Amino acid sequence: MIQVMSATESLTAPRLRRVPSRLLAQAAGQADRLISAGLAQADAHKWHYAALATLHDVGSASQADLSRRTGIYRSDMVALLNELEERAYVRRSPDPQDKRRNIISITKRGEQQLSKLDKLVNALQDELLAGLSARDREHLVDLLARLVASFSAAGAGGQ
Amino acid sequence: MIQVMSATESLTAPRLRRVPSRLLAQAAGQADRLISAGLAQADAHKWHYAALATLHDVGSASQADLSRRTGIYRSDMVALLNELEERAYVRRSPDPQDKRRNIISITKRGEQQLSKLDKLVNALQDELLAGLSARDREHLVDLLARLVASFSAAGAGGQ
DNA sequence: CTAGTTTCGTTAGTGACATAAACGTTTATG
DNA sequence: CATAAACGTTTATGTCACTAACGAAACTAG
Repeated sequence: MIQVMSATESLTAPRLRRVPSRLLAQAAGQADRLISAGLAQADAHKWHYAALATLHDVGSASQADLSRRTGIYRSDMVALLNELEERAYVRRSPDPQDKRRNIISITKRGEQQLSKLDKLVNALQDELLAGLSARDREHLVDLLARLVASFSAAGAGGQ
Repeated sequence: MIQVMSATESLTAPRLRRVPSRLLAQAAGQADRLISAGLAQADAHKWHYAALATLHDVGSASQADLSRRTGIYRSDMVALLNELEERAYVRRSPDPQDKRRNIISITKRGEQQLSKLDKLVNALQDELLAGLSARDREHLVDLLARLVASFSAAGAGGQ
């Protein structure tokens, strides 16, 4: 999934043109490229944003906690937090109650960066959805949220 | 993009929960896993379906043509067609008009497999969208199609 | 006709990402 | 107290989208 090369999209076989999973893949790909490129110009990644936003909303959390909340794997969280710590956006301190845990908290600089990223991400979402009216955007978000929710509820959901 | 692990999705920071690009990534990931798993049980891949469907709709095409129409890279088309040829779903014959080209055409067996995959893919899409009403499904597809279209029209489009 | 550019099929490789495996440490649980 | 589970971490795997390069053939221009 994720294909660009879409200048020639009009040649797509009609049978494929409205397949939901295909449309989702295409849209997600475009979105990802757009957001990633935009965030790169602020020396950031989507994960940086996800982690900082989560930390802001929650206050502080262990790495495993953050992992669950953001959907970023425990294994990748290590490197991500290294980067954020390097830039002094977060602090890692050992949890006195549980010596296995690190307590991750967001710093002042991290908050600043977050509000910068917040604006940037919002602008990028606007750019992404530029072709849709405000009402349509809301509707789309709504449908997607319901799709995601219904899906994790039923089926192969996360056991 | 593409994260599972979503049993814990309810823990997601509210700020992230309705970010369009994130929802798209999640939905696309779920869709991809579902479709891939389903097609795997028929010894197939999404590309197999895309290629066969395109061939059926177009009749026959060169590899480069197929590549443009499906969005599968020229480089990857080689292996894909090897697989399809192995299973006798398609035929590769040299183009007498242009010795660089292969003319790819779908075989009887390919057509049979296609209609099998067609049913399977449709069923899988239904499963994917199980949480949405018929009207909502249509609406979602519509919005996604418009999003994809508007996006390739504007911005960093093809070339 | 010749020289340069483009297209075709093909091979090989890169980089990002999701995900698994395994490990030592520490904390719960039976 | 023994066994299981959770934590942070390192290392590895497989899948994709995507690039680079190549020889062969085909257009395009001078």
